Amino acid sequence: MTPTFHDRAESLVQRTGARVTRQRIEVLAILLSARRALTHHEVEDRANRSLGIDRVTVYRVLEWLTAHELAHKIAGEDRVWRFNAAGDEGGRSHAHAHFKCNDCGDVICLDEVRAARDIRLPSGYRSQAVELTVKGLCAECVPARKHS
Amino acid sequence: MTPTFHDRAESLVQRTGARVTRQRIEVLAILLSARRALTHHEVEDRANRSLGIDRVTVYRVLEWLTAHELAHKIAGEDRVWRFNAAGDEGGRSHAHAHFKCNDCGDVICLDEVRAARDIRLPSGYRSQAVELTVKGLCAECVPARKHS
DNA sequence: GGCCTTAATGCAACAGAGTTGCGTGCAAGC
DNA sequence: GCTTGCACGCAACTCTGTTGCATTAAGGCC
Ligand SMILES: [Mn+2]
Ligand SMILES: [Mn+2]
Ligand SMILES: [Zn+2]
Ligand SMILES: [Zn+2]
Repeated sequence: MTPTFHDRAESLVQRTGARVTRQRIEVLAILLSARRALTHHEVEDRANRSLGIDRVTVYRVLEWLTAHELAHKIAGEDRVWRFNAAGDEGGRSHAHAHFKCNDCGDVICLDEVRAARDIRLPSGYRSQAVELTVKGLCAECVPARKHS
Repeated sequence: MTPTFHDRAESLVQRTGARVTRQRIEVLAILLSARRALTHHEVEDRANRSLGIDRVTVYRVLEWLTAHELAHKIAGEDRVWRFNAAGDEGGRSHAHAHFKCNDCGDVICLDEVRAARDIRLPSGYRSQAVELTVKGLCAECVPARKHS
């Protein structure tokens, strides 16, 4: 939400060649400023409170950002999409792994971890992408062990 | 749905020590007879049409089967759970990978494929499970290439 | 077999995430 | 500035799954 994120967002939206709207800039800035993947609800909270952006618009903008590879979305077990601004990898396919905390639900990208691509499939099957998700406890949710 | 599946289902339910109900047997038999993971809707269709089992009961039975490790469930991108009878691996943790067809949505277990467990996480993070999903096209959905 | 206890079922109402339809507004091209 | 059509806002909707509660039936006991 600092000017920096807003400016980066604006230039990224401009680069697509499509319409540069306040809503697209703002939602992308929110994603850029987050260090973890945000649910629609979290984005809406911030976008609606500060700028009155409608929840349906948030859904549509998130989808638009994903389609234009300015963001990517992650399916969770809680049946909620989480969105992350695309990293500096630019538009390249979303090939990295993810971590999801079993306690607080936070999701982060493990940008350096890639899934093996050479997986044996039944005959006739064709692989297009491999998704790897590590589940566990994030640093905040790991119980303290200092005095145990 | 053949007697064999029904009988196997009945003995598996009995083995848990909990109540052996028609609904539990029938739903498990349906899962056992399927070669791919079934959505709640698919199970309900078969269970409701043939035996009039209520949809809420189907939800509860599927959850119960999962809790007792007679089935396991897979989260999909379409916000729909898919259920599979647990393989002969018995109650052992659901450690294998899955394949999901991007075209028809079918999900199958890749029983022999396991995800690497030694993944580097940010400091303080703890891993509890690793999920691996291959996406692509199943044999039925791969476009025919014979005459190309 | 019949009785009792309690877990499981059936039904209706509810909840949350996401979608659709349509009238209005505003970005961008001229 | 004026026009055009994409995007927005709002309301109504769909779909998957959940909860509350009265009723049924599994299984232990005699
Ligand atoms: Mn990611
Ligand atoms: Mn499986
Ligand atoms: Zn956490
Ligand atoms: Zn397929």
